[in-house]
Amino acid sequence: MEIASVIVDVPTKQTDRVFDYIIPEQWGGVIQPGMRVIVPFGPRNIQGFVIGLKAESEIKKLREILEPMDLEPVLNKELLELGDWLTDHTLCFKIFAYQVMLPAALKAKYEKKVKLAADTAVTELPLQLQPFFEHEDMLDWEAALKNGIVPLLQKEAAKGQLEVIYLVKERVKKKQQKYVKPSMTLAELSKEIDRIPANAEKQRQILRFFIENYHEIELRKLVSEVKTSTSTVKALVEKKLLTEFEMEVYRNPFAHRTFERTKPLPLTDAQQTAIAPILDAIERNQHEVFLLYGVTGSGKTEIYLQSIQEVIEKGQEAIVLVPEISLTPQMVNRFKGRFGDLVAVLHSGLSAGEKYDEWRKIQRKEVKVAVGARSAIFAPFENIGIMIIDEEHETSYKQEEMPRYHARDVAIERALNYNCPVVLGSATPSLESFARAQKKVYHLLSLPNRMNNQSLPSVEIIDMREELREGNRSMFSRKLFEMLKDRIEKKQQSVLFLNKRGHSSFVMCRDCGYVMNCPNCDISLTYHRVNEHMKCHYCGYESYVPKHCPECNSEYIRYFGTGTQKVEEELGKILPEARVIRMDVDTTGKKGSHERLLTDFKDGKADILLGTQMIAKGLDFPNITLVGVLSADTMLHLPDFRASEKTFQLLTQVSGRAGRHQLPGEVIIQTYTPEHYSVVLAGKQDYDLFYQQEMLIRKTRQYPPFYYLSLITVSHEQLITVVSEMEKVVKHIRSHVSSGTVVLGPAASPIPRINNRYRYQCLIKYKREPNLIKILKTILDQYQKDTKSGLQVSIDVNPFILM
DNA sequence: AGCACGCCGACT
DNA sequence: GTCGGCGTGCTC
Repeated sequence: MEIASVIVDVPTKQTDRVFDYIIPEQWGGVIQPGMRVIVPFGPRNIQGFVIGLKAESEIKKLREILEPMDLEPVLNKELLELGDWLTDHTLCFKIFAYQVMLPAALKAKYEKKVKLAADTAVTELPLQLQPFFEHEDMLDWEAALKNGIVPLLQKEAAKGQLEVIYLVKERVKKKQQKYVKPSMTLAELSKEIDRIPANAEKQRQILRFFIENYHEIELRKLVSEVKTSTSTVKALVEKKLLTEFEMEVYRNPFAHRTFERTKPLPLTDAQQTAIAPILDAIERNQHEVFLLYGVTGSGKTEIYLQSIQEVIEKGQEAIVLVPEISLTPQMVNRFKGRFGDLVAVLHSGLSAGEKYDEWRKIQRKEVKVAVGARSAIFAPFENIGIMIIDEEHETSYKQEEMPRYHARDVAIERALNYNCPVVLGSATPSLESFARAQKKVYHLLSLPNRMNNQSLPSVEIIDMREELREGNRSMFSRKLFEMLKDRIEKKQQSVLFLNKRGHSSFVMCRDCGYVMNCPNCDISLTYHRVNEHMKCHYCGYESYVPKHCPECNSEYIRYFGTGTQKVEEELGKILPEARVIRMDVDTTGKKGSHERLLTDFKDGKADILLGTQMIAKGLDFPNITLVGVLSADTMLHLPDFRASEKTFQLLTQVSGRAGRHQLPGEVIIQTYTPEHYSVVLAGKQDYDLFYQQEMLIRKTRQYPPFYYLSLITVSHEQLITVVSEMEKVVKHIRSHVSSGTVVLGPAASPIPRINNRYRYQCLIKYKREPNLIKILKTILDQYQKDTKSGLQVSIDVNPFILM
């Protein structure tokens, strides 16, 4: 008897283990590890992953697998093992580890229905129920709830007239398209054409078409080509002259675009030096992590492209990760342009179906290169030759939900398996990576100069306090205003960057300073202009903007925070002749609008591009000669030990947008803290000095890269319970870790309450703590097992956000 | 997560 | 005496 070990799709501690099922005779030899199956679980049917096969089980009363959901495994052996690794290292449920590796379309959808029993007629049911089963023998549970007939249904179910069934469905179907082909040889077809009645001219035309083009064709195409209708084609199908059939086709998100093919560019001496060790590692199948540290515009992408070229020529595959926000058409073009159809692109802009199709191309090995955001690191290749992570320092590579993995760690883990190199590229490497490069853990490759030796843009830092002192209350310094005007006259383009993170618009009373907070969470509500609403980002609470301040009844209550809209309005006032394109969540919401706005700007349809984070990256137009940062320090004061690093990185990235071609670029950075080293050094584009300064601070404050971090957060409705339980946790940890380890807490979270649950946390800083995962696991086991305490514990190993 | 089983209060 | 509240524990 064959038995399958299954991980079921129920994300709880109690079910986070293997369940054994009998493989029914009919599926013997078909069901393999890595396949999804439908299994009975208690009273319902759910999805599960087969992770292994065995001959016997200790469990007596085994049930049978109902059916496989796949014809071939969706997770190969390597990915199944990677799932174990993910579970161990991020302390997540197994089911989450497997699900994160697959496109969302493969996540099951569950439906509960009520079905008329086989031997029961509709008329046997109570009159009240009969209408619901007149046309169909199934009824959605949802519909039953809405109509309030659940008790009645249950009564009938008990009698055996009705049964409750549980369906497991795919989220997205493979896209099928209708095709037509001749069902006989060319010669036979030519004969048949004469037998077509004289009045059936269209049918004859269709046959003539097939005689000239003797091959299958998409039905829709045929109809438009011959200018006929589907019914005419149907007639021929009925006469058995043609055959209609369905074929799986891929949705092609790039169908409307052509990609200009590019050839490898000649490398500069610096690039040559940098690429040599990578090519060498590819050649020798050697696992090595490279940190490609190259200033903006130094030609990192060409190094990626030529390394991939080498990998493809070796018959291997490549994964390229790019941050979601810079996964722009420009970026995609560079890969598609070089490798054409060998590239699959996975990003959030695609529909679930499109993403699934791109994933299928990878699974079927029809492509050699996968380009995508974080989760593309799980691309199901089986012969990986290189993994590249561009903009390595980006925080979006860390997932903040379960499984809380970092794409860089996954890349390195997979690379060990394939004996292949990993390339981390950045103009402003994360301190962690640069420190590892200094310690020779990573192999450092530098590109210190821009291509063609263009000079880096000149940067000027403007002290906005000074502006205010001299009576300028606008958000534009006089210098920036002058320069914007100058660029418009010269017909050159400018980019204005607004750093909104951590500074979202909130409502405040100008008289008493009252700020609108969420009643469930200790955080201010965010103003949404679209529906004139206030919304809590954590629990979804919504409220209207009050006309009068609830505290002092003043009517001077209004929203604060400089949004892009406000900047746009102000620009309209001071520079009415300027043509402005605004890019933010509001204007880029619709599919393709992001691309359209950028094309418009590229084509010179605007003088100024105004936007948030999303314009900080990948923008590379020749006519941009001015970049203005409206307020450099908005995120400098966040309660985050990486605040300086993030500020430095952002300012450096933004500055890099100017003067990348013939025209020299200038950058204006407006700030209220011009003396802060991250602002000053970003102005000088001096990464090395910044690194040294920041490392000193990290060392004294015992933060990464000198220490590793783990964060435990406990939440409960009762404040006392959280504090006392957290104290127990802290005590437990303190007694189990080594003396060099620092355990901070219990302390209230930076957001002390979310959704009426109080949150306390404990931060563990350690250099070497081989048993920490085990210790953390016991804590999770203890708390997740008993659900009745109402305590929630979450653990983030190597957190990026300490909230 | 669902769902069933099971033990206590307010109704016919 | 029964219906139904949700506390507890199980799902191969």
